[in-house]
Amino acid sequence: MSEKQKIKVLVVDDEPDIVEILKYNLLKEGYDVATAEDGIKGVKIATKFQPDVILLDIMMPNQDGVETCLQIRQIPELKNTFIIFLTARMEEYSEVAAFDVGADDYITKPIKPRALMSRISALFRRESKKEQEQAQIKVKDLTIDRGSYTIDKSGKTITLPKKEFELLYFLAKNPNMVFSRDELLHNIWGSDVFVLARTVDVHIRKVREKIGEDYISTVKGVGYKFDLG
Amino acid sequence: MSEKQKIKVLVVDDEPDIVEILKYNLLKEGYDVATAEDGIKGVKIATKFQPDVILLDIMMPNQDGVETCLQIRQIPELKNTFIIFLTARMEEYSEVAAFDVGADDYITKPIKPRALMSRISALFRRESKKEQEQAQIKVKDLTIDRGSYTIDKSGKTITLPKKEFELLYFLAKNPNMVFSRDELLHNIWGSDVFVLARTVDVHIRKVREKIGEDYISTVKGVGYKFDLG
DNA sequence: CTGTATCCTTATTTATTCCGTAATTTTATC
DNA sequence: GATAAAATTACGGAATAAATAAGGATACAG
Repeated sequence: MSEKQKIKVLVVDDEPDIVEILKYNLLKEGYDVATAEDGIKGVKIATKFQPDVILLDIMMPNQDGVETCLQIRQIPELKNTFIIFLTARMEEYSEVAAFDVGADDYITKPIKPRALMSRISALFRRESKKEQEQAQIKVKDLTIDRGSYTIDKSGKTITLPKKEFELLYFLAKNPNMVFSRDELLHNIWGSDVFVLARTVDVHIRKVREKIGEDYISTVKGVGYKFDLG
Repeated sequence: MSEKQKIKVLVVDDEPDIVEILKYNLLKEGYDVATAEDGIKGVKIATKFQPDVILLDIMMPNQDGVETCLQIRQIPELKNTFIIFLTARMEEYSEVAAFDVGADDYITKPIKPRALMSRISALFRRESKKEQEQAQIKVKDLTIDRGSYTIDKSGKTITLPKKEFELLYFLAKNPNMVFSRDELLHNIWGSDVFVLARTVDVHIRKVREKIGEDYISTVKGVGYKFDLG
């Protein structure tokens, strides 16, 4: 990384050990690092430091990460700051909630320094990440609404459970593109969940059962895709 | 497709049973596997074997995993090797200490092979599909789309099974170039598959049946090619 | 906090599609 | 017309997916 202006990262976590490791690794990668031990201080420091990335623990004393994230998002100067949540697995805040309050990404503890580093650097490799947040997709005669977790099929409303909805949503978002079961698991279930690939089949089946057979097609030996045309 | 070179995994553990189980599962998943029974040998073998991943038991005679990890991290050629600790729960080394010495991940025993396999493959998973080659070839009136595994022939969509698609795709990618049956087998089926050359004929036949006779021509005594002009 | 319903995952069975081989017929070339 | 190569056809087995069932986890209501 050249002498250009360093990318600034703010770490907000109440566990000194975690902060230390992250700081060490970030410095080694050439980032400019600041730290804070709780949400309140985090907001304060963020305002001055103007970081490009904030690593934000969700569970913290005084003020948790979600609230902190909301506050940070209020600050105009930090509008383009990436916020990455650090969260213990199985924590009450769901992934959806995280994105709801304006997070750009989240990773589950235990934190793997190298994975995190590569994720951070990935943030700056691609510019347009904003395409993600599409609340409503319309394809064929379906309207898939992320807000309400429902599908409208020519006037009729269908409600899907979470996984089924996410699956349909993901496929419909990238129509005509085939995804392997592994890719689907990775994108919908998450990278740290270990589930058999066959589970996807069952969910596909349930989605088809509810919205009809004419949307998702199988590419044998490869995966599934949402059909247009 | 199956042409990629195998990912190399080194297992370092003093318990033969564990080594055996891991080796079995890793081989089944298609990895190239080496093993070592303690840290000292582990470092030695790692230097020669140049693994992409090292599974490293923490508690070992002679030299424990932490020390071994530190040594490995000194070796420049292994800078990009992933190190995963294997640790009994509640062992004295904490998760933080593990990451401190340069581990990328750790899993607690008892080891669940499936979870481990899934984690390893996650390490090498390529980032989101979108940025990959959206590979679309247009020749004559055909549009061959790798993303959806379909052929568009002047408005009409044709779906091909995997092998047939790969065959057409490969030929169309190198138009006007003649390939022998062996070359086609090697490039599409892979080098480690043992299949009669005549099989290619049958697939060619099926592709012609579906897209028409005017695309792939036979060069008698030599092979096949995709015709332009 | 407890009981209940829903959802998720896995396992098992059944069905389908695809692949590879071999046998036969046709075509190309000398 | 002889001969070698390719096209065609048919079929069994392998691989993959669909359908079904069942147990366990989770969320929710009372």
